[in-house]
Amino acid sequence: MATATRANAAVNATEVADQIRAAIFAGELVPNQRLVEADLAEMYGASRGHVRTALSELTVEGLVERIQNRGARVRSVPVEEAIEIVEVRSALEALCAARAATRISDAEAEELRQIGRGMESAVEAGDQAAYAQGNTDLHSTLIRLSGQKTAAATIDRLRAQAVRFQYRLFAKPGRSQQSLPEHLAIIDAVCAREPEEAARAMREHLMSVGAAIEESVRSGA
Amino acid sequence: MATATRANAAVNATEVADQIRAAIFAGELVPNQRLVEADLAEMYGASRGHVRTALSELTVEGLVERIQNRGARVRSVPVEEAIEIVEVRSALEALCAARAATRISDAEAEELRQIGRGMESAVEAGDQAAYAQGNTDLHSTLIRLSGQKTAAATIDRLRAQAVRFQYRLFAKPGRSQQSLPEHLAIIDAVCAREPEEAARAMREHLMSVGAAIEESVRSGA
DNA sequence: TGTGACAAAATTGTTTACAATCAGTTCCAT
DNA sequence: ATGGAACTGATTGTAAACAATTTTGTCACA
Repeated sequence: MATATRANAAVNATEVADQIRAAIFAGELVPNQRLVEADLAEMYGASRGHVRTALSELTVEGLVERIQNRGARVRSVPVEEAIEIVEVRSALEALCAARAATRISDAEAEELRQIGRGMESAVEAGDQAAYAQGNTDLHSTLIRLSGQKTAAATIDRLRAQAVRFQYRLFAKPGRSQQSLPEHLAIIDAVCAREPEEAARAMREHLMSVGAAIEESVRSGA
Repeated sequence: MATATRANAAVNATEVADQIRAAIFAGELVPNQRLVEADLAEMYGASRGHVRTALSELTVEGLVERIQNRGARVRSVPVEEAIEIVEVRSALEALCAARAATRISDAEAEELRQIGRGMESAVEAGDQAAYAQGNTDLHSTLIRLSGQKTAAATIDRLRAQAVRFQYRLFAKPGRSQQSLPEHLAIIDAVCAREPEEAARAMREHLMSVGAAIEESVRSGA
């Protein structure tokens, strides 16, 4: 059980929201799970009022679903919506990649290439966790280098909603072999300061992610 | 003064949030204006508790800014952020235009062309309000035709944050003459079922909007 | 065994009262 | 005059009590 200790006790609504968000992100709270106010209050050491407003905020963020007099649940994002999310991320991360390509410094380019080398050796070694970490690093680094805070915030919010599907994907055999060259193409284009090509490579990569999600659902779950 | 009547009295937090959002959108509440909980409560016929949670929700949406113990204000979006917003909208509306081009029916195409004709005659007649309405119709119709609800919701949220700059733009002399051909190009591409070209035309149009905002700030305000 | 009515429990929704904090003002000592 | 300490009014933050609603459990009766 994920009981909160005194150390991470939440005193205000924002902190409660942060903790619940983190729990959903970590998979401790799963889709459709009921979120009983009294339980959350005790779990995070906050008053019920704070829990209530935290749930309101998370509802706006699209992580929680609320029904009048029937309480809150972790929202279950349907596959169709997950694919829409990837499509939107595709457009936004392509924008970020293009901007990164126009602003990147030599030192930052080296940083990117470093991540690329890490992902290559992870695939060689068959280290799935390392590859997943490299993937996260690459995307978040590009977003940071773009300097586009609005896009960054939007992507973050959408990613949080689609966590459930991220996990599934890395478990798929042969997935890293397919996506590695896509990732390297993005890195090459950004480091070569070619915004058009960087955007194209990013779009292509995320379209392949979307297709993989669609397929993994059609077959497996 | 915008005193709410019994007719539009708000009974729960969501309704209060809707009313405040509408007031910000309509310019009745301007950037940096203080939002005193007790005043809002009386104005909308709701309890202070409901106003409080409404303000929390609007803070998550980026429309309101809150400082601990100092209350809430209508958030003032700086120009740099407004330009970021246009950039993100550009990426998303380009996506929507492309999708619309792949899905549009003959009847819907005629609907689009109708909007285009309306905008042409509005420019000829020098009817600024009609042109602004046509602009809104065109963008929202394309978003609807795309069937991309996630993109639609994201664009909506961003647009609400940037209202202040929308108004300024239409007041600019000669602005409609410049943007009319851009709008018509988008319509042509979508009706011709050419997604690539539709996306390109939309990006070009919104880039010109971004440039106009930047310039209008640099010179005027 | 199943079904409906009723009662009890659990949970959410709302209001109110109170505590804490902040901005402005007065007033005193220097 | 000036700087600052203390006071005051306005406003926000918090919690607790109460009301309303839904869900669950029980029991009688067909």
